[in-house]
Amino acid sequence: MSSSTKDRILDAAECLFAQHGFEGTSLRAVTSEADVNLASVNYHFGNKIGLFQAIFERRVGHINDARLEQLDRLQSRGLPPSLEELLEAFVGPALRLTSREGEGFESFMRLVGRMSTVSGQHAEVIRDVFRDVQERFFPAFMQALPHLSAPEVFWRLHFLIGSMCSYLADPCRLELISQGHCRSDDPEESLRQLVAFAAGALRGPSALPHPTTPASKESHP
Amino acid sequence: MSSSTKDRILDAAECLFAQHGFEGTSLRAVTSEADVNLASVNYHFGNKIGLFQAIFERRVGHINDARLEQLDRLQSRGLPPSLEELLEAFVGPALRLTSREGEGFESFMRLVGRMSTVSGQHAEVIRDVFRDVQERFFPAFMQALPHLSAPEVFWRLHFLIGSMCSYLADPCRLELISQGHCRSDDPEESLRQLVAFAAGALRGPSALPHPTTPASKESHP
DNA sequence: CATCGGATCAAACGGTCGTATGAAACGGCC
DNA sequence: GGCCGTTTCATACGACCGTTTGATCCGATG
Repeated sequence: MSSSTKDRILDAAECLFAQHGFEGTSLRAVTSEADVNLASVNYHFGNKIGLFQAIFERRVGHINDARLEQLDRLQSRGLPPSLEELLEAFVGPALRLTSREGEGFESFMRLVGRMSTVSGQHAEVIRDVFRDVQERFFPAFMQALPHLSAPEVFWRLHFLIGSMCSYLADPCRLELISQGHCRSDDPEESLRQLVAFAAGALRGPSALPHPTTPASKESHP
Repeated sequence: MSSSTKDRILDAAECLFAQHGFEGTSLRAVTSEADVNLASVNYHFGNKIGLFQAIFERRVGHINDARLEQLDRLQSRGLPPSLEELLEAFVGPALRLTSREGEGFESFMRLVGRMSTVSGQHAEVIRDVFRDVQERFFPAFMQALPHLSAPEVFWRLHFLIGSMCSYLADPCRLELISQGHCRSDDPEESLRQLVAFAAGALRGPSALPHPTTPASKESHP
């Protein structure tokens, strides 16, 4: 047997969840793809959402560790990290592990991207799992972007995560809509494009020169 | 009767699809919410995916018309439109109609954002529906960004759409992760932040000085 | 060998799903 | 009133859903 039942279920499930979504994937499809008995899912993971959670627990450590390790390395030097270095540490592992760890990780990242737009309990699972990364990176970005206020940094990081997740959700879509102008099979090229995009986005001037009273005007012109 | 059966189904469906996704929403939930008979869906829309398509056909005309009309106005002047003007015309209607046309449109935009990360036939429905807008805006962006190659403009517009859709999918998430630092109830503020983000992102320097050949074949300083 | 606990199995449970059907209600028109 | 096309209705169909059950396998332990 090449791998354990548990792992085969996880592999099949993360692939199918990424393709068809959580509700769009039946446990029968998972166990059939994994070539295990239907009841194994409930035996090993309790229920369907337990399986969903286990998928994240298996993968998310690697990517978060890689991010934080890279951030540690940057911060252990004397001078504060540059914006590009921070971006590399934040989005690099997400894009690179995709190709280094085999197609399993690719499916997982597609799943992350896909689940980034849902709400409800699935969204909470994901938010919880990335919370500590966010809390470590946010102050670092704040320091690297002294021209932006805290809310503005939040806004832009939020948009940045949206860009990244949209790309992760389906890297091939760019090839489609660009009618072949863009290739998406090279993670280094993707990373370069995303970092360039994000660096410009974060470095751009503040949207409000003087963020005074938020509710100043009530008039309708 | 306040509105037709057809419209009541569409209203309920776009709200529920936005909340729970396509597979996560049953036709029984839709017809129950709309207070109509279950069989009405199949009578008026053929089947479930026909209903999905009808949701888009009802709304997407408004937003695309608003975008193209704004683009026409910009292009009918003598000088070519600025980057900020283009961005306003592209993302403005998507964000603004949300609040002007009532909560129906807000649900619809959430649905668009949510569906932006799926693949399969639903994705095709959405791509088809936004294709002409893309084909009108892309050359305009190309002209406004002479420092970028065509593939790079594709990359960045793709990332930009990801940012926008991520925001549309759940405007409240930003409030959550920023722990109240950011408000998401003012579409004008959101638009300002998104345009500032996107303008910086698109104006940023090219990622590759010579992006024509992907491999290291041809070096040309 | 016997035993025992974890792992796997086929089979079934009660529900819910999307869809189909045929009858009833409705409204304009002769 | 009588007719007819459109819309609404209650109901049913077969399929599939997530979950549970109890029997069976199997390797480690004594």
